[in-house]
Amino acid sequence: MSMIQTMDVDVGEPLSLHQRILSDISERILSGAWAPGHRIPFEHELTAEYKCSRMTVNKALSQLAKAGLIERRRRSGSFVRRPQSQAAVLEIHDIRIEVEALGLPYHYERVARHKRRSGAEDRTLLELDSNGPVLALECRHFAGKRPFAHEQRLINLAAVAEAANEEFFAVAPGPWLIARVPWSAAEHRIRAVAADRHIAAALDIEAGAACLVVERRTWSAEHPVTHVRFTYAAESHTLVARFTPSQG
Amino acid sequence: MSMIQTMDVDVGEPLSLHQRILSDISERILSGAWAPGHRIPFEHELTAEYKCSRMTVNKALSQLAKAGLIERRRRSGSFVRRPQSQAAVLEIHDIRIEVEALGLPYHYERVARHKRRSGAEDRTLLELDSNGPVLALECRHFAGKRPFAHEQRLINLAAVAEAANEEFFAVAPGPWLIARVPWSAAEHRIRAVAADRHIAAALDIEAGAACLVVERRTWSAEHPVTHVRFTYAAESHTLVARFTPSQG
DNA sequence: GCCGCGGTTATGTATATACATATTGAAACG
DNA sequence: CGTTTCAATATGTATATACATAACCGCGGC
Repeated sequence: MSMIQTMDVDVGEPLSLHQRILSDISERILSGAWAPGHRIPFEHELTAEYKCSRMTVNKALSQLAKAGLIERRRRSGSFVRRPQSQAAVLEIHDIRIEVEALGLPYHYERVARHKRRSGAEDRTLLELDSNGPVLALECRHFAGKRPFAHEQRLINLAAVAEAANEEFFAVAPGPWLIARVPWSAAEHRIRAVAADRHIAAALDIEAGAACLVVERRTWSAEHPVTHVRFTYAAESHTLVARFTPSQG
Repeated sequence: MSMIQTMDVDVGEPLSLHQRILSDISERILSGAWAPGHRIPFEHELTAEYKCSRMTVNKALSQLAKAGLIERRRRSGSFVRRPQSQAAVLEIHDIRIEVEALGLPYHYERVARHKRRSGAEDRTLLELDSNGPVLALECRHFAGKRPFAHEQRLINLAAVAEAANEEFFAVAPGPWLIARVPWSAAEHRIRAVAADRHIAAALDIEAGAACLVVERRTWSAEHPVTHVRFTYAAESHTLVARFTPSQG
């Protein structure tokens, strides 16, 4: 089929006009040429500069505003905002995908499963206020033959009754839940810990070795759904987060 | 003239039409009513449903596409995307602010400062290709009397020449850079490590103890600016990230 | 001087229209 | 039968226009 690839000399992609306006302006802001507080040209001035309609300029400026680079004030104009708090997009993938991205065969193992009324600790982790039933799961995720991650999970059966009938032998609770429960909010906590004996055995490492712990609490429509704690051996995992101030 | 206002009783905020379309659709996607792969109505169908122009529908759908909820294909229509990798907004504050948020007095100490031509390791860390000059810094951040974080930093002097004249006795390199260099991209790596002797001494912990390492690389307009590695004792720090799916 | 009123201004939203572009499916052709 | 061509279709981008809305400004009346 078509070997007709862009063999043209022109390397830059053909940006649409509003994209060009947008990137022109964001460049000037990010380079510092237009400092925070600076009033950027009015729409009608940009209209003249780029010889285009106001709608086109407006599209670009609206996107800059949504991205947080500028602030728009009626009657006054648009102004460069001061740099907002640093934030990064932290990507947390499904473990299977992480493992497979490493080129290793993925394998999942359910270690334990208990259904019980929630105790004090469960209620703290899930932020429950009643002692409703929960499902406690312990699993291991393997990369090749080595344990890659240890998973301790609580599922709020009041929110996901269906889970009570699932053994989780074949399917890991993460993908199972994602497929069933639309989540609306999540909270992550990331820290380093020394492996206790239980974790050390599960991950086949020395007790006291450094581990990365990622805890996630998930809500769906105000109801706590699940709390999960993943523990990774120090060598096996690095979280990567990238951030570029959005260009719209 | 026209006092003809909608003097309706309705208390809810007056959403603009394209916002209403957008939130209607994203609600159906997030609730699971429209599963991944589902084809959402064509623009002309929504035009009929909402009795508005195609531009208005287009605005809503474009934003949904940019937010990653749907994928648009010419001639085929728009489709619900399968939930992309979970992403969370990871807040990474200035260490002074972190410490002060704990109610502890903050104190900063510069341990070492070396100006040198970049070696192989420096070039790897900064992603430099020439052996230009760099400034290597080592610092400690205290919460009260205890070391809170250890900082190892490289600054690319080709990008920030001004840094060569700064001793960093009084001001930490982080705030100093933020005040001067507009950064345009950053990359974070988060992992757990066992403290080596050097780190153990700096943080006043046992060698081999678990530590959380946050490394950040920063670019400004394509130029590498700095690489920094923060090391926290396991007990002293937890990163927290929250996520709520955006409604556009 | 102070207050209110209306006019001016810049942005916010929406419309109808036009043409470009990618993609698909079917017709035409060798 | 396979390949090429073409038209239909949905989205992508841009325009000119219109009116709404918020904020500011100055003018005039008290």
